[in-house]
Amino acid sequence: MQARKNFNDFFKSAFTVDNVIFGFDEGKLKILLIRRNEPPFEDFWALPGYFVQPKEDLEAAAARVLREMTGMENVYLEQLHTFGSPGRHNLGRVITVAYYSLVKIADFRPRAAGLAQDITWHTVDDLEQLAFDHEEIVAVALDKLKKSIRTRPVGFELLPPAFTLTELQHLYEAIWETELEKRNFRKKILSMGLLEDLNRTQEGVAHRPAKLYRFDEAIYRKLEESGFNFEMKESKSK
Amino acid sequence: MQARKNFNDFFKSAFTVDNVIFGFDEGKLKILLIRRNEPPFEDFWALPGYFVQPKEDLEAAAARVLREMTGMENVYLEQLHTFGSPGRHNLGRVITVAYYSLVKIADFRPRAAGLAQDITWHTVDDLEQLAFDHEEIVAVALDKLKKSIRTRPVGFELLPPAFTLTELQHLYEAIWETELEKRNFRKKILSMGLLEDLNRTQEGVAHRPAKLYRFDEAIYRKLEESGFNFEMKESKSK
DNA sequence: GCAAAAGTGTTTCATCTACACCCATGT
DNA sequence: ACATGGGTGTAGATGAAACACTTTTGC
Repeated sequence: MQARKNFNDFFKSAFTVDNVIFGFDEGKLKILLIRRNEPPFEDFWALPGYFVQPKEDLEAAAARVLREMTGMENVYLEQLHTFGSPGRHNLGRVITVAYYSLVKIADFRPRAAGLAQDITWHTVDDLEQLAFDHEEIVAVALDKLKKSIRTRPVGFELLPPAFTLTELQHLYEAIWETELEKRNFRKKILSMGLLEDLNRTQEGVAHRPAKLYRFDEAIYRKLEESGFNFEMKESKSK
Repeated sequence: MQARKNFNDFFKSAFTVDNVIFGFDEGKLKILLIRRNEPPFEDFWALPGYFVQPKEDLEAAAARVLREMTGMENVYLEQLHTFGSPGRHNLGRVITVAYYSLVKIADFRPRAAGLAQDITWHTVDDLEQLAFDHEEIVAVALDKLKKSIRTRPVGFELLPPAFTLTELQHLYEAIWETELEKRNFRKKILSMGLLEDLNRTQEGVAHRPAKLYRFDEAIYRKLEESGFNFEMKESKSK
């Protein structure tokens, strides 16, 4: 470590938060992007984010950005990774703490934050070039999401409060980019006892209507305390 | 989002890296702490860390701190979490990016960074009060380590290049704070085919000497590419 | 020959995998 | 009546859990 410096030299950085906001719709995994209307990267799509206010907690900043962009509150939000290459921003040293969020896409009402920016959902498998290092951030978020739905019951955050087993299966298939075997998937998820049968069915579908379920978080918390581990497998072997 | 501000207002933060450096010795999991010799938290034990230099990458900063404190290079180092409560540092807004590191404790040669500070290993199960929010950081690191050794072959980073199966088992037991069944543990780990039998044995022990193994990273990488998932279980049932 | 840890096999049980047909509804 | 997805059971394979005794070395 070099000799003691004037500490003030270190107080010349800025922090931002960037959110990877996942949604699920039409059988596809999506993320919410905003089109920048100012340099740098003007007209590029980017992750919603902003500077962290001087007395603001990091997670609060992420929640604020999410609220301002989508009108949503109390949604699943978790810190992902921090990106801080010296050259990642042209205004100076800007480090971004990336968060990822899982939202029910039907609840979304865009509010483009006073800036009248485009803000729309994009399917993750055909993203164009994004601003800054946001492609890398999205890649890390996708990776984390794949692992996360395997070991924690967070997939439900992307579905409406009442969902069918097939919808849930399609969600796993979309995120893992694989196909799952219907009977085994159902047996596995039902055997955990985390889904409550709502005794209601789909309406208006041109085939046998499916039963609706909800995820019972209270049961999950209890099981978790007594050592239960949520776990889904990708299988469908080779 | 509020009206556009002078962006300069945001460039008044500093960031640091802090390292949770894990080692394993005498059957116990340890972390490396430094005793502070200046305020704030003078005389408290703290995680090794320092300000990130203006043009330095985050991971490079973490590696630098590690090298300066321990003389070690090329060791396992991974980003953990970023801590940024507004009140966590008295000099101003300081956000810390925490890393965790797994090292072979025998390689350690302390170099107290010109500051002649105490730097010693502490067993993790009886830590006194630490400086700043470092207790929280250690708790998060421990949690991550527990999960990490379950699904990735990183435990070997804490052992010498040649180790016995019993040492490996004790490592898992120390981190998970549980006991494992010897025969099942051995069958499980050997069945993965990641350990190379070195055809050497312990010397100077007052009992039957154990065989020495090494972890074969090349094989692991190959298996991983073809879809293999490392996984150890805590079991020993209830 | 005794102490101390190393090393090893089998049975039981639970879970995972693969697989094909009937059911309920809308049109 | 037909098209569409919903819904179910079983046999076989695999992996996990439980459990006790023999072996090798130093002293």
